[in-house]
Amino acid sequence: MPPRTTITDVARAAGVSKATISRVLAGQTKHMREETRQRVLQAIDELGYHPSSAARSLKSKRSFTLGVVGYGFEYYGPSCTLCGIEEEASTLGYTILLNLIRRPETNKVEQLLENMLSRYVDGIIWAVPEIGDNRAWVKCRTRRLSVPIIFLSMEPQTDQFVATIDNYSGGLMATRHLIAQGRQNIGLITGPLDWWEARQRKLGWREALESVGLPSQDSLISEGNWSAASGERALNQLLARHPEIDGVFACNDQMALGALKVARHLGRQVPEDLAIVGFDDIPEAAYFYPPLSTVRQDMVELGRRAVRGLGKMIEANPDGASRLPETIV
Amino acid sequence: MPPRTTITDVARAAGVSKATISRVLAGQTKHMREETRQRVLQAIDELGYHPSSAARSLKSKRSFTLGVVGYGFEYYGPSCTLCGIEEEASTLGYTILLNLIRRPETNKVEQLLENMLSRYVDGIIWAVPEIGDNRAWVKCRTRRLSVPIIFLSMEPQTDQFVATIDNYSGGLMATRHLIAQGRQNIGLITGPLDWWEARQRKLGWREALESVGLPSQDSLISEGNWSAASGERALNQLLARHPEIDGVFACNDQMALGALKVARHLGRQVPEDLAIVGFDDIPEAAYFYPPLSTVRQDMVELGRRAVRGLGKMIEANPDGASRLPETIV
DNA sequence: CGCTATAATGGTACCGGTTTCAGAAACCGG
DNA sequence: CCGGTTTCTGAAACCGGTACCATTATAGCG
Repeated sequence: MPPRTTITDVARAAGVSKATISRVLAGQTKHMREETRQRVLQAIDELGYHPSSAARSLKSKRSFTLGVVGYGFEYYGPSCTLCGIEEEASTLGYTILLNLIRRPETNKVEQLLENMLSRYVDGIIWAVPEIGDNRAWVKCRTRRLSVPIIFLSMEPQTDQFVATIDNYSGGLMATRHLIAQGRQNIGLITGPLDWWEARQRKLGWREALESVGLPSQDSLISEGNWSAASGERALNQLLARHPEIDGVFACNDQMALGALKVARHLGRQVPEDLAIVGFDDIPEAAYFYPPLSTVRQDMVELGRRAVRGLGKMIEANPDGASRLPETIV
Repeated sequence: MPPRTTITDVARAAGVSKATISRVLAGQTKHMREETRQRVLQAIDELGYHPSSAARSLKSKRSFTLGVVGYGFEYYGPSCTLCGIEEEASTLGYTILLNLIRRPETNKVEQLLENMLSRYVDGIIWAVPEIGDNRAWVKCRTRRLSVPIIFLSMEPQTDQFVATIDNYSGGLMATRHLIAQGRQNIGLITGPLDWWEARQRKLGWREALESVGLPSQDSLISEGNWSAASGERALNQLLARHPEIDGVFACNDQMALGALKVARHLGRQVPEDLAIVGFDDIPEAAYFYPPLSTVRQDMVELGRRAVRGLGKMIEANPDGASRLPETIV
């Protein structure tokens, strides 16, 4: 295994200087004879040369790498988002550096950030649900951060970029769908309420009900943890409290699936006796029994949007640290 | 935003040379006065210094980064594998560089590999299903590759490292489960047969049937594409050809879900009239109606195992390109 | 035709680490 | 008290690019 071909090898082969090679690589066509350019390109090709991005980022403080910090990627929604992120990043010429967090409440956050920064990531996508105070950490670390960072699915704040689907409207739509069917007592199976997304969907539910004068007290709400099992528990609880419930909005499709099971067991016809609406539109939803109504979420597009936003922020301030020497004495 | 703290800053602060700092960073305790070491550590801490891994990889040709090339990460199995990969990589001190392929039959493979190599990845995990001839590409590019590479879920070959779950045994188990229930006519809803994994599961199905003398001709097989919709089509087709079928092995849970729907529509009782077994054990399987029997696959552990294997290969040949100067004239 | 504006290219310092080599300091037995 | 080790530490080259500045060739123009 021969040592890497370097820019110097190419320079020698083409009979020009390193500087010229570098210019060709940078795509300069100005200030360069076309013939020279061709010669260099040919040498590059013949030698199978590919520049070392380590050397490149060392000097230029850019790596064409985006750091992604994520959570829950074994689930459908986040996975789709990741795919969207990677897709858009790839078309924009970036590669993804991935860091997964397994317990969002812990903060090995600091380490993570340092790891990404030491690798000169050009930007960071923070795709961890805002739970408890973990936002504070990032925020504080972030303030003096030299790279742009974009948060996914968090409560927007003035000085931070956030990309999110419209959970509030989603909740609104889901609930209105039930109302339109003439349901009078509509329960809510919410996600963990320390997730901002769950709180937003809940708000949508409440708003939809209040605006038409239907009941929306807290006893109509049961909190799950996104899993089918928790959806099962939640609906059991709700029906025990309010046997009159004739409609339920489950804040994701898995919990809705759990709810469907309860309905079957209790012999309630869906949707005649009890209508259930989910959220996310996982591909399996249409095959549940009975088939599930759900609110479609384009999680892939969310990922793409986040990257596009981040790309703009990066371009806006292209040269990371290199700036006028401030001549501080 | 002040420029990064560099090793030189630390050296100045601690009143020693860069070399000494580097030694402390490398964890040398020999050949170093404990007092000096402490002084350096303190300076590092006070300045909040973190070494630049770009500079590091430039010199050392290592990056503590693993390249992962993947496909289909919006689905459950691959997602879990990715989580396993990241988890183990993280405990071993590596970070993941992610590249997703959207169409496994195309080969922008070359670009991908070059991208990863130019970033000095220490190893590569190839998690793209072996479809058609795309293996040949990687193989050929890989032969003279300077970094170890491990393939996921591919047909093992003598000179290549492969990590995979035992699809054959899985297929065997699933089918035997049906046989044990006294089923006499067992169909197969297979995945795309250009996937090695699908072929293996199919082999397991056939072997199980042949070993007890049950029919296993090709007309008992219908090919899906892993989706619930395709499972639906497949079972319709099978039952049209063989109304006597009383058991079906669907090669993943989504296709099994599609099959469940068909059974319901045709009024066949599951599992009395028609038993269905899936594969993967996605978390929702237990909530399907009727609940699905399935073969559990530990995809997370698969990812972990792959990384552990890769780690060993890396350690076995720690210094990538740096070796005795061969004094070739 | 001489002189400047401009194009094309080369020389080289630098990014921030690691590592080799060599020198200084400390130690030790005779 | 001295030569020889053994420890500890520093100087400097190097990794492979980028980019500034210098230099030379070419062109334009009065």
